[in-house]
Amino acid sequence: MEQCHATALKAAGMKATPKRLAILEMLEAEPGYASPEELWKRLKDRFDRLGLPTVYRNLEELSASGVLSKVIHPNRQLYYYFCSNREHHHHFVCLSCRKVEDIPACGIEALEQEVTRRNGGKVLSHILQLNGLCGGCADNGEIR
Amino acid sequence: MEQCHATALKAAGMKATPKRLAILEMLEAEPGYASPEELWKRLKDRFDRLGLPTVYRNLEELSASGVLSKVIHPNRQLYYYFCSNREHHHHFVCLSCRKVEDIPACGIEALEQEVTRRNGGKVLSHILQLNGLCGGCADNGEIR
DNA sequence: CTCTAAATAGAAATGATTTCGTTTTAGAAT
DNA sequence: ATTCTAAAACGAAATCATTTCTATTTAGAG
Ligand SMILES: [Mn+2]
Ligand SMILES: [Mn+2]
Ligand SMILES: [Zn+2]
Ligand SMILES: [Zn+2]
Repeated sequence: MEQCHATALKAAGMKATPKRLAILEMLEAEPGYASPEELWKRLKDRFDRLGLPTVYRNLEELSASGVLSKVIHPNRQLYYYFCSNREHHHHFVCLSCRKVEDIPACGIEALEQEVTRRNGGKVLSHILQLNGLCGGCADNGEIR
Repeated sequence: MEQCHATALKAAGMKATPKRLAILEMLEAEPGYASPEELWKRLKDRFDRLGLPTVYRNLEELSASGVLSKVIHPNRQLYYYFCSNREHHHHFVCLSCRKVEDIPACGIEALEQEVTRRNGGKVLSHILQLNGLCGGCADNGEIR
């Protein structure tokens, strides 16, 4: 598993530093998304020195290289999660417990073609995310 | 037209203040999305006193009540645009010239049902946005 | 016209995120 | 194993978009 992370980092052209591996490991164990500061607080114990900027920087780099994904959160702060599904897909995120669930086919390719056909131009990226309450949280009733 | 805005505000339970109307008017004339500060700089001329917090507050309130829409921008700053299409739909936004184009049917309702069927839970909202270069900008070649 | 809740001003605070100059380190090369 | 260097990390400080706060003004109902 950790070997797997080292490989993924190498494939992304990034050095496999202990801190990077720890960030990936922690986020992989996480059932949902997490903020840079939360991860930092929990990782500090495992290193005599670990700066918050380092966590920010790594999360952003890992997200840029596709190893991690970012949540679009209503509060506009940064959150990241680990998803091992390497196919193109999207997510349903629970705003209460932060669980992230895969959404299978997104059907956006057809939408892209339609937009391009009608208006011209070029679609560079798309955002598709469902926000809500997961099964467990919906049963409980309310937002955390 | 301005009467129309006053009506929309009343329908949203908001007072039709001159500044609100001016914000709506300016954003409606805008071909794309704009930032609070940009709007503020341009509106300042028309009022002897106009605070930037007022612009921020109004844009957020107008967006919350559905009169305006918000852009999810890669730089994570706030941008708003005016869209008179009152049907449920989404947008293609040009990251170069900021033009906003409607995307017709989004087909997300089916996706919501599928997610709910598989995992339970409740979808509260969804985000769907295409980012790219509009026809004009794609022809020119590059990002502004 | 009065009255009051809502809206605004404007200065100040906020705080998540980024920057920067220095120090350390991963990993390729020898 | 040792050397070397670009990449990574440190961490204090800066940034700056956004929000908060209190006093003042105003829209619009009655
Ligand atoms: Mn996934
Ligand atoms: Mn629209
Ligand atoms: Zn949940
Ligand atoms: Zn454009």
